Amino acid sequence: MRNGRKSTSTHRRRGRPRKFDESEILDAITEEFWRSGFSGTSLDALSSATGLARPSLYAAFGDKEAMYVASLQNFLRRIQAATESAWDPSAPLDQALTAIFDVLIDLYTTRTDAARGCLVVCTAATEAPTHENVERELVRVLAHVDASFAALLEAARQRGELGPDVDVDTLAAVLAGMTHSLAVRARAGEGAERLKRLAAAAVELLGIESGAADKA
Amino acid sequence: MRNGRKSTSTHRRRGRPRKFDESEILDAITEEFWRSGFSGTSLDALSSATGLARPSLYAAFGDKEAMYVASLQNFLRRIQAATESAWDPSAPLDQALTAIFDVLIDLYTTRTDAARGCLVVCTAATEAPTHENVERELVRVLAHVDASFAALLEAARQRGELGPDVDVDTLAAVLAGMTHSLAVRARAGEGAERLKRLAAAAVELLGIESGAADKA
DNA sequence: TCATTTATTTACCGTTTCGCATATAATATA
DNA sequence: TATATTATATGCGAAACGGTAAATAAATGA
Repeated sequence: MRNGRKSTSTHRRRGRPRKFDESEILDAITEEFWRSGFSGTSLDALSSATGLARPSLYAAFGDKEAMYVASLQNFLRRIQAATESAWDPSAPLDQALTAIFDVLIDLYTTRTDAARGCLVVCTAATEAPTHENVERELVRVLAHVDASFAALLEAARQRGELGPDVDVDTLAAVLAGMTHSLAVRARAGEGAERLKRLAAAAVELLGIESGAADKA
Repeated sequence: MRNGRKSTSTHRRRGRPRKFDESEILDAITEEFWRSGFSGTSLDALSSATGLARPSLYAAFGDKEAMYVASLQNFLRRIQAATESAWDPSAPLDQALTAIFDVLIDLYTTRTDAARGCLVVCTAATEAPTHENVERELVRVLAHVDASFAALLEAARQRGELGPDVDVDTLAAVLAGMTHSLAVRARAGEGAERLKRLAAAAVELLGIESGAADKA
C-alpha cells in the first residue's frame, strides 16, 4: 500500500501509466484467496488470475502477505457495501437482522467459480496462529462485526423493542456467531435456502420479535 | 491407511519392527496441522515434529492429504473422548450443554504451542473448495455434530424439558453453530472465560432452562 | 546360516515457490 | 529532443516443495 495517490485527474502522473485498475486487480486477488486461502494460493496463481506479472503485483501491493491483508480489508468493504441498506437501525429489529443474514448468505453461497463462505472466517482463521498481521486483521474484523450488531441492538433497545435488561453485547456476540457458523456451513456446501431458514429460526429462538420485548 | 494390522500381540509381525507408536505420531501430526493448516504445513515440518523421516510417514499414512484427513478423524475422536462424559442424555439439558461447551472451549483455548480453535472448523474449511476428500470429511463432521446435539435435545424433549413443538433439528443446528463460532473466536485469541460466559448466555437466550419448557 | 520381510536412512528428482535484478517501454517535463 | 520517472516484461536464482529410489538395518522363518 505504498501507493497513496488518488487519480487526481487534472494532471496525469509522471511516468509510464498503469494499464490496470488497482481495485479490479484487488478484486481478482481477493477471489483467488477466497477460494484457496493464503497458503494455498501461489503468486503464479495470482499472476494468471490478474493477467499481471509478479513484479507488477509486487510493485502495486507489496509481498504476498500484504496482498492477502489487503484482500481481507477489501472483503470487509464489500460486505459493508452489500449490507449497507439492510443494516438499517431504524427498521424493526427482526426484519433488519433477517435482511442482513440474507445478504450475507447470498454472498457466502453465490459462487464465482467455487469461492464459498467468508474469506475472513474461513481462511484468515487458518493463518492467524502463524501470521501476526493476519491475526490482527481477523481480530479487528470480528470485533467490528460484534460492534455492528451491538449498535443495531442498542438502537432497537432504545425504541423499546428489547427489554432494558437485555445484555446487548452478549446478544450481539451470539448473532455475530451465527454469521461465523453460516460462513462455515456455506463453505461446506450447505445451500442458501437452508441457511436462510436457519438464520430466521435463530432470530426467533433468541426471542427477537416484531412487536415489543417479551423476555423476562 | 494401507495398514490395517492391529497389533494382535500373540506373534510379532514379520519384518523389522516399527520403532514408533502410530497413534502418538498421528497426534504429533495433528498438532502440526492444527497450528498451521494443511497448505501451511510442509512434510519437513511433519518430519521434524514427529522425528520420522518422510518415507516413514509416507509408508505409515500415505501422502500429505491422507495424513491430513487422518488428522481430522483423529481430532474428531479426541473431541468425542473429551466430551463423552459431558454428553449425557439423561442430565438436565442446560447442564449437559454447558458441560459440553466448557470442554470444547478448554480444548479450543488450551494451547500446545499455539494451536487454538478447532482443526476442522478453522483449517479444513479453508481447503474444502480445493480438496474433495477434505470437503467430504468436513461435511461429515458438521453433520455429526448437528446430529449429536439433536439427539441430546430429543432426549430432553421426551422428558418434557422442551416443548413438544420445538424444532429439534433447527435448535440443534443453532447450538452446533455456537461451537463453530467458539472455534473461530478461540483462534482469534479470545479467552476461555469470555467464551464460556458467551456459551452459557446463548443457552439461556435460546430459552433452555433447568425446569420444564417455557417457550410458546 | 541364509533367505524373506518390513522399517529406516540417505540421497536424490523434478517442480514449484517467493522474490528480485535487469532490460525495455511509455509517459511527463525541461 | 533529451532526461527523468514510472510501469511492464523477461528471466534468473536459491530455497523449499512433495514424493520416491536405492541402500541399509532389524526382525522372522526355514
